Amino acid sequence: MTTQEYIIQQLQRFLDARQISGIEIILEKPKEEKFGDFASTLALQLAKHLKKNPRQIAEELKAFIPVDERYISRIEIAGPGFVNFFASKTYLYTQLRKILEEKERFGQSAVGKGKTAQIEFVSANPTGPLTIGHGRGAVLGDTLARLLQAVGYKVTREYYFNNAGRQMRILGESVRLRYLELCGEKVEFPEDYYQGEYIIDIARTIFKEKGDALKSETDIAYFKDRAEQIIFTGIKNTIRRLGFEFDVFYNEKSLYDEGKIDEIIERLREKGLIAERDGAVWFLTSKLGFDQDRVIVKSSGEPTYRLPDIAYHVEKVKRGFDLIIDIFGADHIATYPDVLAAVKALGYDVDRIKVLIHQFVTLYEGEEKVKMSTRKANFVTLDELMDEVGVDVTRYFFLMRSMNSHLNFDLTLAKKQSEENPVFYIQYAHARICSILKLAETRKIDLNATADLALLQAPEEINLIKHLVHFPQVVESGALNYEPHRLVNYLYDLATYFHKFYTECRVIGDDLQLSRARLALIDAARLVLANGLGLLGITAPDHM
RNA sequence: GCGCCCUUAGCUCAGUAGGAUAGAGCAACUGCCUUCUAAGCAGUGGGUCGGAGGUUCGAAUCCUCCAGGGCGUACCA
Repeated sequence: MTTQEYIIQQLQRFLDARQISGIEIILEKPKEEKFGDFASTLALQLAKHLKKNPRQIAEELKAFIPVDERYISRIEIAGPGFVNFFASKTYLYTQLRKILEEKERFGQSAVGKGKTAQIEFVSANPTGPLTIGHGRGAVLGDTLARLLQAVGYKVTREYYFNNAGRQMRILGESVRLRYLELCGEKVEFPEDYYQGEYIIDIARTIFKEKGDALKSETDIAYFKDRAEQIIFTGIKNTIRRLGFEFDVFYNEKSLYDEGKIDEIIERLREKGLIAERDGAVWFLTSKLGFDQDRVIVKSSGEPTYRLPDIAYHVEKVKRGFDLIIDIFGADHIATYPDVLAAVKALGYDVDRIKVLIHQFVTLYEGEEKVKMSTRKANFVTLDELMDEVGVDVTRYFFLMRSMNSHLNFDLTLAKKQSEENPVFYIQYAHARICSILKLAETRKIDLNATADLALLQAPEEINLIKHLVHFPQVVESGALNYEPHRLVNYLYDLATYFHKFYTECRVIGDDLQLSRARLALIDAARLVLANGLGLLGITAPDHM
C-alpha cells in the first residue's frame, strides 16, 4: 500500500463511521514543503454538510487517523481546515528499495490490464513526404501508445490511408508531366499540381528504370502506383527513424471492396437519415441536432471523406477495442462530430472513441514564419528536421507542450542552440549518474551490497526520493488523460532535483556506508530517468 | 454568423479534479569549477493570470458576456 492509499483508506473510514456518503476523497499535493506531502480538504468540504467549523472537523480527523509510521510521520492542521500529512521516511526508504527491485518495470501499472486500445494517427495520404505538421501527431500518437502500454493496455498503432481519388490522380498526373520533361518534352505544369521537388525525384527514378518507354503512355496508372510505392516507402522510413512502427496500415479501399460503404448508406437510410437532393446523397445531420445536412455522396458518384470515415469507425468499434483514439490536427476539427453522430445513430457505443485534436505547429525560421503546404513546394519535411536537430530533440519539442497549445518551432533556434535545449538538461542528469556509477565500479564499491538507506537524510536526498516515488502516478495520469507532456514536465523536474542533489551531496566520499546509500539513490534516479525517457522515445545516454 | 482551441513575467510555456504567498525555461544582472561531467547550482529584478460580471469559505481554473489571435464551417481530405 502506498502512503496515499493509506490516507485515503483512513479518510474513507472516517466517512463511513459517520455514515457520510457521496463524497469523493481527493488528496492534493501541496505546493509548499511545509504543508506536507499530501493534503486533504475533506474538512472544508464537510463543513457545510455537518454544519460545523472546518477547523473542528479537521481536529476530529487528526484524532481519528492513526499515525502509522510505515506510511506517515505526522498530521497537521493548517489554514482554514487543511489536513496535511507528512510521509514517513520509513515509507520513502521502502519505496526507494522497491524502485531498485522493479528496475525497468518501475512506473508500469495494471490499470489497463486486459484492455485493448487502438490509436489511429498520422494517416497522411501517400501524396508526399511527412512534414513537420505530421510530426507532432506522429510523436504524440506513439508516445501515447507507449504510455498506454505501460499501464497495461495492449495497443494497436494504426495508419489509415486512401490511395484513390482526386488527390492521387493529380499525383500521378504530376509525376507523368515531370517524366515527360525528363524525356525532353515541353510541358505546361499546372499550378494546382504537386510542385514539390520530390515529384521530380520520383520521375527521375522512373526515367532511370524505364528510359523514355512510357513517353506516349497517357494512362497515369503506372505513374500513380510507382509514386505511391516510393512515397510510402519514404514515409515508413521516416516513421522508423522516429522510433516506432505501425501495426496496421488500413486502406480505405478495403471498405469499398468489402461492401462496408454501401452498407453504411443502407443502414442510415433505414434510420431515415438519408435523402437524395440535387443528384447527391445527403446525410441528414440536422435530424441529429446539427445546424445543417452534409453530403456523403457527391453528384459525381464519389463519396465525400465522411462516408468512409463513418464506415471505418464502425469497423473499429466492431473490432472490439476497449479504447479507440483518433489523433487529428486542428484543421480536421470539423470532420469528427458528424462522423461520431453517425456511428452513434447506428447504435454503437461512441464513448470509447476519444478524439484528440492537436493544435498547429508554426515553424519559424528566425523571426520569419514559414508557411507549409504539401501541394506547394515550400515545406520542411520531418526527415529534414531530424537531420538538423536529431530524433531526441524532435520528439522532445513535439511533446513538451500540451497538445491544445500552438507550438512555435523556431528552426534556427533549434539548430543553433541545441546545446541549451531542455532535453539535454534531462539527458545530462542521466549521463552524470552513469559517470558516477562508472567511477564507483573502478573504485570497486559493491553496488549489490545492501545499503543503509536510512543514512539518506539531507533535504536534497529526501526531495529526490519523494519525486522518484511519484513516477508511477505520473505515467498513469499521462496515459489516462492522454497528456504525454505531463511526463515531460515531470522528468524535467526530476532532473532539477537530481542536479540540486548532485551539487550539495558528494556521492563517492570517505564514508563508505553513506556512499553506498547515495549510490543506491542515484541508481534509482537513473532507472526512473531511463524509464521515463524510454516512454517518450528519447534516448538516455551514458555520457555526453 | 456558427463551432473548436488559445490569451498567465520582455519572449516561449507549465499550473495535474476550484485550494494556502501564481511557477519554470530563455533573455538581463550577480556569485560558485584543485574534488563524481559548469550541458550544472545559488541569487536579483520582472505579473491588475486579456477585460467585466457571477457561482462559494476560496477562482488562473467553473458559468455568462465582451475583446484579441488561430483553425474550421465544401458536392477538398
